[in-house]
Amino acid sequence: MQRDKKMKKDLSTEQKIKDAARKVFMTKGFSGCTTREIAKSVGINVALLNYYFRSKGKLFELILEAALSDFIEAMVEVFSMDLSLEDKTRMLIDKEFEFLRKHPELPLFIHAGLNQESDNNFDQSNFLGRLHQTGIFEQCEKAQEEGKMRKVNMINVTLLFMSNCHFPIMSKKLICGIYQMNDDEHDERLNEHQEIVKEMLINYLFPNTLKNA
Amino acid sequence: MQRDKKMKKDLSTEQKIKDAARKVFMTKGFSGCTTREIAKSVGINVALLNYYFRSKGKLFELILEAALSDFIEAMVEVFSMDLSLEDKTRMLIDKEFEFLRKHPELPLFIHAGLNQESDNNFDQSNFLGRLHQTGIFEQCEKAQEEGKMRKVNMINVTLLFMSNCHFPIMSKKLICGIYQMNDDEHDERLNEHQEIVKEMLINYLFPNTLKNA
DNA sequence: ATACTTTTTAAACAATTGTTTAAAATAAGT
DNA sequence: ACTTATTTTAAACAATTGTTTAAAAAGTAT
Repeated sequence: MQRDKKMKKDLSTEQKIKDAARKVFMTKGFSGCTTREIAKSVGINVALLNYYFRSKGKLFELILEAALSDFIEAMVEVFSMDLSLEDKTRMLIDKEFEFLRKHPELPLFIHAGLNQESDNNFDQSNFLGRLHQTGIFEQCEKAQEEGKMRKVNMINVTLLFMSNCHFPIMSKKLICGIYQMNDDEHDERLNEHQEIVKEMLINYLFPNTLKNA
Repeated sequence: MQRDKKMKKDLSTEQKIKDAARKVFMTKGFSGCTTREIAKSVGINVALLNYYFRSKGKLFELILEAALSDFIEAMVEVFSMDLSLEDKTRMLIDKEFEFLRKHPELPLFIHAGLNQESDNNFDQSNFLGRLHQTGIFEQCEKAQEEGKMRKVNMINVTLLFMSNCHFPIMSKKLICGIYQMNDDEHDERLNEHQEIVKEMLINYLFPNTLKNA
C-alpha cells in the first residue's frame, strides 16, 4: 500500500531514511555509526528502520549499491555522447572532478564499504554491461587499430582515469596533513591538478594528437 | 631472562600487542574491530591492552602514526639516493608497487583512519621536514629551472605519484568487481600498470627526455 | 627467605549495540 | 460509522562494547 499512494507527507519516510543513512554512512562508515544515530537524524524511532529495511546491514548494502551505481552512471553519461575520444576524455575528467568535489567522501566510502562486505553482489547491477552498451569499448578498439590511441588494455585505462580523478579528492586529509595546507590552498591545487591530469592522460593515450599540435 | 636489564620475555608483550593491533586495525578499521578481538589474537587479557596503552583510541593512533611513517620513509629512502630525477621516478614507482603489493590494505587504512580522527597530529612526526632533508625539492627546482622538468607544483607531483601507485592497489575489489576478474588476472593488469605509470609519468614530467629519444 | 614492583588475570562495570515485541496512532476501505 | 491494514512508537531484549577494579602471578631486589 505504501507504494501506490505516496501522498502521505512531503517526502516518504522510506526515502528520508535512505537519505539520512546515506549521509551518515558516507561520513562514518558502516561500523562507525549506529542505527539510532541514523534514526535520530531523521527524527524517527529506531524500530522504524528495521520496519522498512530489515537490518542495518541490508540498509547499508542498499546505500553502497546506489553509490556504486552513481559512479558508473556518471561514466556512462559521458561515454554515450557523440564525441571523439579526446573530447570524451576531457569531459569525463571534468565531470568526475566536478561530481567528486560535491561528494568528496564517496570514493573512500565505496572502497571501505567493499572491503567490509563478504559477498560481492556486483553482477546484480551489471555495471560492465552498462558500460558496454555505450559502445566506448568499440570506439577505443577502433581508435587503437587505427593507431590513434595507445594500445592499452581497457582495464588499465579505467585504472588511469579513476586513479587520477578519485585519489586526488579522497587524499585531501593526507595531502593537507603532509604539506600543512588549509582548505583553500588544497582547492587551488586541485583545480590545477584537474588540468594536469587532462593533459597528461590525453598526452599518454593519444600521443599523435599532441605531436601534430 | 637475563639478557636485558629489566626486560620481559622473548618478544615484549607490548610489541606483540602492537603487531596484532596493526593487523586487525588494518583489515577491519578502528570501529570495525573490538579490543577483545585484538587481545584474543595475542592470547592475552583485554585489561592488558589498557595497561600498556591507555585506550583503544590511543593504540589506534599509534598504529596509524606508524603506518604513515612507513609511507614517508619509503619515499625518503628513494629521494636520498644519488640518482637522476628520471631514475628516482622509476625507482620510486617500482618500490611503491613492490611495497604496496605486500601491504595492499595500507592505503585504505590510512585514508579511512585519517577521516576518523578529529585532531590532526601530523606536525608531530614532521613528515614535510623529513622529505625536505632529502633535497628532493631542490633537485626538482633546479631541473625545472633548467627546463629538464615540467614546471609543476611539488604538491601536484606528489599527487601524481600517489594517485597512480596507491589507487591501483587499493581499488582491487572495485576493479575486480566491475570487470569480473579473479586475483590472477588482476595481478597481471597490475604488473602492466606499473610499467604504464612509469612511462606516463616520466613522459609527462620530463618531456625532453622522451622527445630526444 | 622477605618485601616490593611489575605484569597479568578474572570479574564486574555502566553504556551502547542491533533487533524484536506488543501496543498505540494513523490511514484506508467498507 | 466500523473494520481492517499500515505506519510509528515505547519498551525491552540479549549481546557486546571499552574500560576499570581488585587481586593473583611473576619478577626483582634486598
